[in-house]
Amino acid sequence: MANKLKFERNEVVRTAGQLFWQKGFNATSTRDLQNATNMRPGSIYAAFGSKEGLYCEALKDYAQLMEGQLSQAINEHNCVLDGLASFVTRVLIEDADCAPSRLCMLIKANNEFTQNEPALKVLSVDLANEFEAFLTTLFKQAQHQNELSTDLSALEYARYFQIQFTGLRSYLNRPDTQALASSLIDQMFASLKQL
Amino acid sequence: MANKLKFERNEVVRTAGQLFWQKGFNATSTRDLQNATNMRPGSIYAAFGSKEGLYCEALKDYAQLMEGQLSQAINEHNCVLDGLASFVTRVLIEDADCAPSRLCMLIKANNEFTQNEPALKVLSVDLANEFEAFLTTLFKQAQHQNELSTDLSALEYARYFQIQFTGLRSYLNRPDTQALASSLIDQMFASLKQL
DNA sequence: TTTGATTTTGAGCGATCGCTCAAGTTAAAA
DNA sequence: TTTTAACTTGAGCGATCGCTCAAAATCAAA
Repeated sequence: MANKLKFERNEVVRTAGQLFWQKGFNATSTRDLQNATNMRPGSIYAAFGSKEGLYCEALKDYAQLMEGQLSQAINEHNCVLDGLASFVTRVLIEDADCAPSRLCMLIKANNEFTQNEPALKVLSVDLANEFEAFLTTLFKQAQHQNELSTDLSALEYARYFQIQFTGLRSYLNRPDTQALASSLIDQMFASLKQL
Repeated sequence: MANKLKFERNEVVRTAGQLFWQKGFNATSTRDLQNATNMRPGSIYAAFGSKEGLYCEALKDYAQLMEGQLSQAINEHNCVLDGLASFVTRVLIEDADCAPSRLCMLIKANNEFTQNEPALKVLSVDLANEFEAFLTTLFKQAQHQNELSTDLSALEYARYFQIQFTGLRSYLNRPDTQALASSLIDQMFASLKQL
């Protein structure tokens, strides 16, 4: 009894997420989303409740995807730092051309939202903290495997990694900087190891 | 012959700039600007032409202000690196609480605008490149004074500084991170010196 | 083949957007 | 004092915003 859904929820979330990632939350209109997903407003609102609801789901999907890619990169390498470098290379070189932005969608969210959009601000902060916690476990593992000193805590390494990664992504977001990507990634890991 | 302007142009630009810096271009409405500047739409449009025109002037004002503060910090110290550290400390600690955002307004602009707003994108990129050029002259000076090695070019130092600074500002934009500012700034300059 | 719960559709709502301009106000020049 | 160019005012324009909902379409169960 009933009519079946005519769309694949995950696919819609992914498509909407690409738009949000590229243009930001405010600059993406519901008409943009309707065109990109080929859905009528009624269907979107029945499925996601609001533009904000769809955005939340897209942001969570992005965070999960990134954690998945990072996990995969770690598992494919014997040492943690190689896995991290592989992940960074994938994000900033291999997948860079088909991504909607050089910037991390989570960081873009953190930058865009203020106290005026409390729910979205809190969500983006929570997801960023969750990612930081994941990174911290990885750096703890790196220290156990003697890849890094224990002069700094794993959390301090995780903070430094995020600062470098975020700054690098912001820099590579500028026009005509792609050729610098490889050597700047090398520089990032070299400086990490000497901390 | 005529009526005099009832507002101080620089003051209006500064006030509008604070709003734009905090909320971003898209999320700042012309009504917000009217309230903040206590001007009626007609006066704003007579003076600046458009919301975009006002934003451009505010962004240029911001860039000029930052270059001025950096110049001042450099002049007040014998060595360039001390001047840079003083500037970073001012931005991220001393002036942090009264600033509209921990993020650099130029970087926020770079993050927000896409090819859909070509004029604003180009302006923000140009201003960022101008700032990079200024930093490069400073690092050249630092090398001449034997504060830094010449293994890297001055431009490479400038790039690294921007990456670190941007990443750090993004990190300190997260809630409850202010206590970390001082030691992260130290870490930033320590890693810069051993490049 | 009905029935009926579920989903899709799209016209269009009220709100807000960036912005305009005719009318009013101001003050220097005549 | 009168004139007049410059500036301010604010009602409100057309466009677009996020979103709603009655009607049509759809399909599993009866």
